[in-house]
Amino acid sequence: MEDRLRRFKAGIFQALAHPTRIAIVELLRDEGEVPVSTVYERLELEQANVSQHLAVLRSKHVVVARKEGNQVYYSLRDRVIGKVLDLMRQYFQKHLTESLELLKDIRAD
Amino acid sequence: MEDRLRRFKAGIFQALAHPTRIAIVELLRDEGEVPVSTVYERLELEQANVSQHLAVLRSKHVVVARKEGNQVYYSLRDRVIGKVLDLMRQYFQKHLTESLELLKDIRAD
DNA sequence: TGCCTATATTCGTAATCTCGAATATTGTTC
DNA sequence: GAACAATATTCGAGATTACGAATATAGGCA
Repeated sequence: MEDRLRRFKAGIFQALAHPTRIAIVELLRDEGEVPVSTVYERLELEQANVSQHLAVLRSKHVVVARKEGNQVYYSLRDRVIGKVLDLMRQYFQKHLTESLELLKDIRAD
Repeated sequence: MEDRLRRFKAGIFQALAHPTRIAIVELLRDEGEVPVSTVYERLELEQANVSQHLAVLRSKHVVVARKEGNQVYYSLRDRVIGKVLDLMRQYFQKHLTESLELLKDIRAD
């Protein structure tokens, strides 16, 4: 019972646990509703790859898709996701110096 | 250039992307600072497993550890993480009612 | 119908994650 | 020192994830 809620939360975090998907969510937060082509052009990614990541975000209901003719428009399902990212930015800035060290560690590969 | 920042964010989300780690974070949010034994007793998990999950949370600096004698006390590094989980609960409840209404509509025919 | 465009899905492989079991480390007490 | 308690780490197997390549679907238009 509580576990179901935790799995739900974990699922959403997992959906956000990839740099490309973060980029997609940020793009949708800033641009509102955009077609898939805009996503992969802006982010300079393969179409198939973006489609796969969108499928992940869709499966967790982080984004919604709307068909219009030939194209599919994506947008964030709920503002809460944007708020979560805003909180994260706050968090990042607050711990900036430590974060920079983390980034150094990440780069060390 | 933004990618490094996104990998940092993604790393934190990944740290939260597991039901057990959600449970640990919620426990720390509610209880403040607790020794490892409290964590695995309350959550009814293996000691080694909890230690592994704590290592993940530590590596992303989501939690901090403080040694006192024989024991290690863990706590959340920042309240923001707790706030993020609260947002998630809101989000879950919001869409949970939508789902239930959908089910009601389906049953009504 | 047939062709083109936009998007999605499948497939194979490499990489990463998770768990329990076993082992290691560290601090305490005698 | 030895023995014990609390926590951490390592190892290996099974599950999951990520990517590009190839293929599939679906809508629009001639």
